[in-house]
Amino acid sequence: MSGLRPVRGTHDLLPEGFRQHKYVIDTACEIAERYGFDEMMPPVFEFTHVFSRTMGQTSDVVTKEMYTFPDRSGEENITLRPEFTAGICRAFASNSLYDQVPFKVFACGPLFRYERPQKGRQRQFHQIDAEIIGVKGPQADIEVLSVGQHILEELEVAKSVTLRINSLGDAESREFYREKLVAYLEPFGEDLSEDSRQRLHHNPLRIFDSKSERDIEIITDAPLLRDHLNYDSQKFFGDVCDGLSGRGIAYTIDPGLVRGLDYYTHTAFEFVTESLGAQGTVIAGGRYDGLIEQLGGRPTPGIGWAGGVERLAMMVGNIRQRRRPVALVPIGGDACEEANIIAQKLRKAGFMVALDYSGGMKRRLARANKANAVIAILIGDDELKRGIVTIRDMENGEQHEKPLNNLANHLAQYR
RNA sequence: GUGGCUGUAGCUCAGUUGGUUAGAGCAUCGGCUUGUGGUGCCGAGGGUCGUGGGUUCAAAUCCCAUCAGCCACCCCA
Repeated sequence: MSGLRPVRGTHDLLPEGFRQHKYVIDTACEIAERYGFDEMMPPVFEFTHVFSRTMGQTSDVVTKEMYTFPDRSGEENITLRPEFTAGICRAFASNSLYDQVPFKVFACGPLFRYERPQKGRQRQFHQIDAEIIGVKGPQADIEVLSVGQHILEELEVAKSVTLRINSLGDAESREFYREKLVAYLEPFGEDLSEDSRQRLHHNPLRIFDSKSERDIEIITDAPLLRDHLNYDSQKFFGDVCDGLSGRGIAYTIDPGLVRGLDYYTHTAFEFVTESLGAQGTVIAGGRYDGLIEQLGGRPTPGIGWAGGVERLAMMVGNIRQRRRPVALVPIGGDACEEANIIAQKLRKAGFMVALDYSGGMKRRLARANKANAVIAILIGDDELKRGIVTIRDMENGEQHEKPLNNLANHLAQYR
């Protein structure tokens, strides 16, 4: 039984399902390219510290969701990437690309997280990803958000997606606020949920994510981060918001939006939909000005996002069938060899050709129909003798003859 | 890790208060049509009823356990 069962949380992307998947990726890549993002491909696994140092020692991803193992040397600790950002930043620093900024890249591929599967969540899943490294100012934030919005529009899902945005401020603002927040929360002591009490000291901002009713009550009156941003942080956030408005990108400021990963600063955002059940975040990201330094590189600002390909693919629905082939239908043994030669010629001339390995005429026509062929090219003894083929229109069944010689030219309209 | 729901043919599902040989649609294959598909008609193959135990004269049906899938919590794309 288990011999044929795929690993929990993995899925076979069969041709039919892969079509949507590919459509999402191709569309995203093409739009990103228009904004000057070049595609790159970081490794699927990295040394564990690349992720553990950057994402936060206490984050759920690092503490319980990573696929980590020693490699065959028995010494190095390897982790299958749970996200793109850290790996891309590592690649940036490893290759000393500091003089290549702004470094604008697009990436896509599989990610791995050990979680209980549910709708829109798998253990192997796929993301599209866009990053701008090396730009300190809010223009990068605005551009990164613009590409995201543009991709959603191009995929025709933008109308059911809303952009929520917040500022986490710079390090100074965050530290100042953190003290205020802890001071506010501490008196509640046992009233807080167990999770929240744990978070109180290592990551109090995350208490805003709590679903516990009592926590929500308590947090309602808590001091807000936005009221504690220093001038620079306020100005920065204001500039981002103005830039979005100026480009006609709708957004909602969500003071409770706190991303789960430690490396975020300033801008944090999520494109969210109601149409996918509980896992509605379709693209999310933010600014990570300290990340590259944390990795051991030179201080370099960055901002980017990742989008869930499976989630987006569910939203785009069934679309576009592949182009229609012409089908070759040999009748009788002699015609088979001839059909293969014709097929080869047509394929070299750019045609998509369907040619079965076996079966009589009836069977082959049925398969041609199933393959959604535009025409069937019938080749029997009669045709061979006369040096022609019979073209059957698969829509209306009408038939006419064409010379075998120079067939590709006669069929140009079906290419 | 926790909770809820669901496991019957390749797929989607019926299956009555436990009762003979477990059914249908779709899909597949064959025939009506030995040179003509997509619509029609006829037929065929295909099932350890998730798995293991228990109750009973008798279990797809009731009980227990277990596995898997889905959905949700947590968290995230």
